[in-house]
Amino acid sequence: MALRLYNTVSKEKELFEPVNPGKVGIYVCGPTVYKPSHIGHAVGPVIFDALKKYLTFKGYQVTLVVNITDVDDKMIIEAANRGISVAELADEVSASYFEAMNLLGVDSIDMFPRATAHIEDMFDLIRKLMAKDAAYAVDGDVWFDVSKCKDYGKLSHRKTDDQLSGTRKLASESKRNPGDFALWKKAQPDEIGWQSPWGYGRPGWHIECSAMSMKILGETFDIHGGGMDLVFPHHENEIAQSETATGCVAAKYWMHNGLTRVKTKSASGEWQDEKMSKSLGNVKTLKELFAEYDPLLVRFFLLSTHYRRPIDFSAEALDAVQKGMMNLLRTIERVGRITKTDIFKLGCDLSLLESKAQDRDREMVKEAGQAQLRYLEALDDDFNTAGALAVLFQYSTVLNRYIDQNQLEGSCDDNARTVLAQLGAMITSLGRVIGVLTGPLNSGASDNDGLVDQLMQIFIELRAQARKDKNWALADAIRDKLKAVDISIEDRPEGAVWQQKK
RNA sequence: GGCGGCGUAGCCAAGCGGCCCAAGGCGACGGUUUGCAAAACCGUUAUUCGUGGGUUCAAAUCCCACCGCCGCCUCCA
Repeated sequence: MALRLYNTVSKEKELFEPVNPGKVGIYVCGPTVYKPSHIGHAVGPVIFDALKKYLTFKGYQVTLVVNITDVDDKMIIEAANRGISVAELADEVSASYFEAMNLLGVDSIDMFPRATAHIEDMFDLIRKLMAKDAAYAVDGDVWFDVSKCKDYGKLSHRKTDDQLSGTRKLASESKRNPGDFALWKKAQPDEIGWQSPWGYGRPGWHIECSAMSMKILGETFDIHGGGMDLVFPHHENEIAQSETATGCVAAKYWMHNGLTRVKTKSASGEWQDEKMSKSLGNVKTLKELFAEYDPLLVRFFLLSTHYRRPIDFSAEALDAVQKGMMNLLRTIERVGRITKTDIFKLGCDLSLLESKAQDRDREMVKEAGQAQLRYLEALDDDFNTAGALAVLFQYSTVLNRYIDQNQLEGSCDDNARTVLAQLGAMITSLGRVIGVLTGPLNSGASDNDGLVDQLMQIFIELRAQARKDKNWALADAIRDKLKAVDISIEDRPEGAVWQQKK
């Protein structure tokens, strides 16, 4: 099976072949840490974390790097507004970013390099460009000369002429070409900055990514990712800098994820979230979102749409996906209950399954094999996680039917139990490939002292007694009243189970 | 103005030349099950893919036009 990925440069799905056999380097543009992370910041990390997990599953040794921009104009303004230093602001915001990533199950990022820790590397890169006359200093600023990059525009597919006509600003006096961009920007002595060969200042936005990706992953690495909004100018400029300096292709595959549609930029430059405010109240930061929806559900939600498509966050969509995901988890838990096994931790071994299968299991085992095949095929096709998850839903239905038809709920012998556990593990082991369905959702029983747990035990016992006495009115009243406070009770063969809606 | 993306059932969403009288999820409606529910299972829910043309033996998938959303055009993932 061969993975094909859509490359923004060629606008086609290309066969994935790493630069170095067996190894993959991925660089993704991370956040500027000036304000709490919003939903959009979750998309890239979740997708590329899932992609790394998939590539790892396929046997590659993957290095995933996500940069942190910790110095730029917005940071300076925000820090000044709050009366703290830029570094303090960066520490604070990045800490909450890391926490959010963790909750989202994004645990495979190997490095979060910070721009301010790589100033020297940027100097080196700028020097290289200057030596090739592709960079020039004017009065403390250093510019990149886009005319020195012959295929400038190959990523965004813009022609230089287009940019000229689109450039509103008059060609700056100090620039050679209107399209030239800053590698180094002069700063005032009282502003944050570094002493450079060209004077006191701070780096331009694009240079950090070129310098860090090159330093960490090499002059040519495999995948460069980021949001579609970064295609131009950021990634185009990154290519110009890196490739002009090294003469090598910077990244073999450029992958861009779709943007979330919850935020819009108003004329005054402020972030607004029209759709969000309409549907989800005023949720906008990840922290606020997580208060309403389990982060692992958000992860599932993000992966239930193809990564190149824009995603609309809405309560309706999130709720629908939540129900679907709960149903899958319920199947997993059901199998776990019958087999008395933690299916979440189990891996599916098809050959073991084959060897233990009885005649009546043959068809089901075949289904499992096909599900695995179709799931992986979907992922191989430009990482179609949405298509892959659909396979899980189909398989879940087939598995439930198998359990019902063979009446495994009540009794089953050791062999049948092993087979069923393995069949169930097919769901979890496939889910694990992209870091999904890794465990039960946080049911809300997270109150620190477990008081709710204890109280619920009492309610359930009382209700069980009422039902035993056929006191349906009381039993139903307990259920209805709990429902009113968002706690639902399900009567299962082996006893009642409760769940709190988050 | 320039460049690019998108428009598939009530909602979300795969598919991107024949396997499509279009996957999957949510919802809805019947049925099995249940004390009643929930969950699970069975069945129904787009002969049609924004609109109009065209190419082709064959189009949701390619081309053109139009309509509607959206992104980028110097620092937003």
